[in-house]
Amino acid sequence: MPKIIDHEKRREQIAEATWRVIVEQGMEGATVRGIAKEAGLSLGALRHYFATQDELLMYAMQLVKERAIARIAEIHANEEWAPKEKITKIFLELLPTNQEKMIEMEVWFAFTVYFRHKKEGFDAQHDGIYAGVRKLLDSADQLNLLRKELDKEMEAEKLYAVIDGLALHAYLEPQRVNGEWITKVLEHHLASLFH
Amino acid sequence: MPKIIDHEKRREQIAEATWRVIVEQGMEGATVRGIAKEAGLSLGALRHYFATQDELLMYAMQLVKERAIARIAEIHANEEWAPKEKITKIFLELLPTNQEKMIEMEVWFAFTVYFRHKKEGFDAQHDGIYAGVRKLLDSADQLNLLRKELDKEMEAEKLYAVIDGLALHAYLEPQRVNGEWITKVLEHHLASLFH
DNA sequence: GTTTTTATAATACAACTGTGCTAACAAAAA
DNA sequence: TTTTTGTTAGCACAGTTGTATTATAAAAAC
Repeated sequence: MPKIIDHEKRREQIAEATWRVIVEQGMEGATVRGIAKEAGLSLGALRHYFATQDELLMYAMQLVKERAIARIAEIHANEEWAPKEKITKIFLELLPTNQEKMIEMEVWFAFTVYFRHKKEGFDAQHDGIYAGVRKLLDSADQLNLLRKELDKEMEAEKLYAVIDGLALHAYLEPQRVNGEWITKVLEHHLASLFH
Repeated sequence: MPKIIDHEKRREQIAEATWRVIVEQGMEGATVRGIAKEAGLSLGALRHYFATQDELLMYAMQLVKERAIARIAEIHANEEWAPKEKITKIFLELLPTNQEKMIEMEVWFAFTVYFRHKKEGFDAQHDGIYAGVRKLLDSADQLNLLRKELDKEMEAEKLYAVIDGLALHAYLEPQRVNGEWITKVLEHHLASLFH
């Protein structure tokens, strides 16, 4: 064999190159040739790690999701924060408050719109986020952190909407809706739920 | 001359055919040939009304915006409603509560992601919506409809986020987040602002 | 050193893209 | 009827796409 290559690591490098192409040129630039060039590989080399373009894009999208889940799990596992603080941090993790998350969101958006008409039942990926928000709000209630008069189903939906609405606006108007501002807005909203 | 054709009307028909193609196949299906077929025209005929694909797509996107603005202006001009009622109706008009608006949102999303890396300063289109929300909230305040302790800048941003967050979730999870539900959620939120 | 196996590179090909061009067509005007 | 002109259809062309195929290089195994 030639230089032994860690296949999984190489696939992640290619996926990250795919992200960069999408951020800079959009989905139209995410051709196998464009991605290969960004990754510094030839067409044949790229094809050695991903048999088809579809497989590559699916992998690149899945990796976005895994990275985000891993970050949230890390916060969840940390025991040094008070419950209210930890819950706040998790919700804030869903907002694009830094460049890394901004890139992930941009890529996630592009993939979502792209795969919507290509894979059936693809958007089933998002049910999980609402369920997570609902669960976290429930756990906050069990810890007696929430104001009692709240309609929990309604507030879960509103909180979920505020989070993704802020994310969408950060995507559309990054100069006005920046990281500090959306942090402040979300914290203000959470303060209206806690007592 | 042959049968005189109303060019502007024909262009609108073609734009609507473009919408249908995008709803069914996404931006990847919005080729000049695909649109011509959906519109029931030949390639040459299509090219007679739009010299380039870019011109066609820009026109189709602009038409989405114009239709939405026209609907809101119509509500605004109607004098039979009380101020609070009218303001509520306008905000509700921004949500995809029926099939027509659902289609417009789907198309608007596809165009937004598509043009983002093709036209500079394109997303400047959205500054207008936030400004409108802010303005409408200010007018509500001048009519003494709002609770006094509210941080108006903050609440404008939150309301704007709730609206677009709900719209996004209706796009992603149409079965769970349907028209009736998002109407209820937005009305609940507005009730928390009014007194 | 020879063989085997893996990685990379280069080329080829069929399909599809946007757009240019030209001839035919149809109906109003002369 | 003839002319004129807006309208339409069809083909051609160059460029790009995803993917298949083949050849080459290099490290490991024997």
